[in-house]
Amino acid sequence: MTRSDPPRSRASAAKDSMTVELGAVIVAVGPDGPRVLVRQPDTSRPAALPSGPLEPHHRTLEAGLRTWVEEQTGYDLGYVEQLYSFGDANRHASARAQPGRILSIGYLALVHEDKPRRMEASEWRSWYEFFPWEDWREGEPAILSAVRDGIAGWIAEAPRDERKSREERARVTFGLPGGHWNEELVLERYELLYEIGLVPEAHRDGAACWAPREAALMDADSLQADHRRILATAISRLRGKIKYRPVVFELMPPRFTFLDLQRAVEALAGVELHKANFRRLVEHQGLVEDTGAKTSKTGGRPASLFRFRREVLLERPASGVGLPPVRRSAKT
Amino acid sequence: MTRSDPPRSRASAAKDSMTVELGAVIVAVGPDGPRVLVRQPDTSRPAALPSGPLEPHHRTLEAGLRTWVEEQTGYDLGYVEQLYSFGDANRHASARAQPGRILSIGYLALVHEDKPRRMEASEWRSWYEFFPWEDWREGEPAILSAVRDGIAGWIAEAPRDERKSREERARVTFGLPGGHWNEELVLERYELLYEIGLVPEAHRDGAACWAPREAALMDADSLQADHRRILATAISRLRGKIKYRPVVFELMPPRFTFLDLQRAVEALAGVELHKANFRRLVEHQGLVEDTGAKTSKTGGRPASLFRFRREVLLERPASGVGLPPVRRSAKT
DNA sequence: TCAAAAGTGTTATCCTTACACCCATGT
DNA sequence: ACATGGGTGTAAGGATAACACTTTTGA
Repeated sequence: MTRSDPPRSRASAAKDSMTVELGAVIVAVGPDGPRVLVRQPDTSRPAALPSGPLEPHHRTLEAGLRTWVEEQTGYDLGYVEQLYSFGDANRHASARAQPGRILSIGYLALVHEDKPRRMEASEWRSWYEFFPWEDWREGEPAILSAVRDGIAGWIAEAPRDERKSREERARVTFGLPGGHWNEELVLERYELLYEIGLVPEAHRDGAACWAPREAALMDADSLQADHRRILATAISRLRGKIKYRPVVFELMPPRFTFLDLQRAVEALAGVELHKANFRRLVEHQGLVEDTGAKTSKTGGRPASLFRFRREVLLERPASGVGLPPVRRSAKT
Repeated sequence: MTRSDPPRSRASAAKDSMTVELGAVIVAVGPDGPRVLVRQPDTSRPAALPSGPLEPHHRTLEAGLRTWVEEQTGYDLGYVEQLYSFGDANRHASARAQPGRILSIGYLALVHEDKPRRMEASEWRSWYEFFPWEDWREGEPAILSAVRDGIAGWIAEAPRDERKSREERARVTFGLPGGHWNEELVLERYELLYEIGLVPEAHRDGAACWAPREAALMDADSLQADHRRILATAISRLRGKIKYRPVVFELMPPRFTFLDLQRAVEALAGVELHKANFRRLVEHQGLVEDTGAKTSKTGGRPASLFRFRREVLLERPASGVGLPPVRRSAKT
């Protein structure tokens, strides 16, 4: 973007050094659930997402990201999508420590866990290690009672005029008390916990928190800088997107059973789904086709193996729900 | 984002100067349709979106954007949302001309057209001036036949093996020939026209185009740099979002009739809607409440004036469609 | 034979779409 | 009277959610 004004305060901006950091949330789904790739080359420091600075020779932002990921993890990424750009001057401790300004651009990448790779210092971790309250596949997660208590305290100590809005926010994000759990609100939940101070990095960053450091859930500073926030953004985006775009298939092997597919969606969404209806939903949308082959590794009756119909990526770029159209013939 | 690796090629990145440009697509809806605010302080150059560089004293990216917009247009923005970060090294002519690298971050802002403002060098323009093929409110837009011809030529001259995929792409984006018009694909359509060379800025940027410069639709280089692409991104996002979040109301006056609301949605989506069903859809979702007042300025029977129920912003942060859940009681 | 998973049928309910119609006002 | 827009009724068709049931394998 180029301004057309006479330059005014541009000089000060140019002098200030600026680094753009490209970071990737690389997601795969294994038999045990959703996994993210994190790096910890130096065990004295918390783990981090694969990332590196944008350099002059990178033709595009995405190309720069792919280069860093290739170098650090050996992955040649397939599906990649930009998530968000974060640039608050004081958003976390390590950003403040650096001279100049750091802008970070987060990306979401979907891969098959089993592709060839070079993984020095990298490992797959369940994303629910970082967000244990997000996994409702086996009912309400255990940690939620602690979360609930923390939030209840925050509400109880609210000044009179803020009480209602705090209650409302808790009800919407965490479905408390009479609300419904909305699995897409991962980021909103994280941000609430951060603000209250129930998450250790809020204290590390020196944010003004209601809760004391000791009240924070989970022991360690699990991810560097604002990487947990970026991960939350990625999960929110992915949970939203699986509902209207066939992105799950980027995470599936070439052939899979219906239950494999269902388990993958459940892993991402963090909720259990109704088997028969899930099957019909997918069938009905024409997303898969039968390969004819069967597998009997499932423990019960052998299951048909399906493959993704790549054509639908062209057929239905967005299913589009919502507005009642008035169909009119073209005016010619 | 901070890398935990030993610094390797970081030095080269730090030395290179980097500018972050913040740009805003400011949208309003007037009686005649959707409008964007553009600036043209220097009439010898094409118009541009309000924008300016990120400066050290800007605490957050959004704060920087608000400051620039306030200064350039007098608007104190309400609803603001980050769209996308663009950083291709060679994406447009003016970026290549500058020393160092320019990264631009686009934002979408929704305002009421009638708010107090200071508009030197700024003016409201219908966004369909920049995308005339996107307005289907009165049936198929006239310019589409020219677009169709251009695309047909591009398909006809395709090498054998690329023919099918070009046809498919035209069918999906422009609904040709047996396809359906999907109003959300504004960006995809713009990118196709850019690649083919049917849009003048493709030639200005020196992109490798199929079509000769003379074949480009629309005479002028209507917006600076990649601002037309950013505008396309904004329209796509907004057209998608009105379907699942109550964002239209950011564009409405405090009180409005149902037809006002319908006209606003139609203006954004670029299609006509079914009156009775639109009404019931909105009513049923509890988005509005009757103020009791009526207006007889409508030409026919007086219409009730409604107001947006601000509460729903809390009640339904996302309506959530798609996955068949299995409802289970908490395991306690 | 039984557990485990695959896969089908059926129904009540709700939402979407389309069409038809009446109502209240200004000219 | 009639044009213009406001507003309601209703019925067909489709999608959703819930429940029950049959089928096919391995142990």
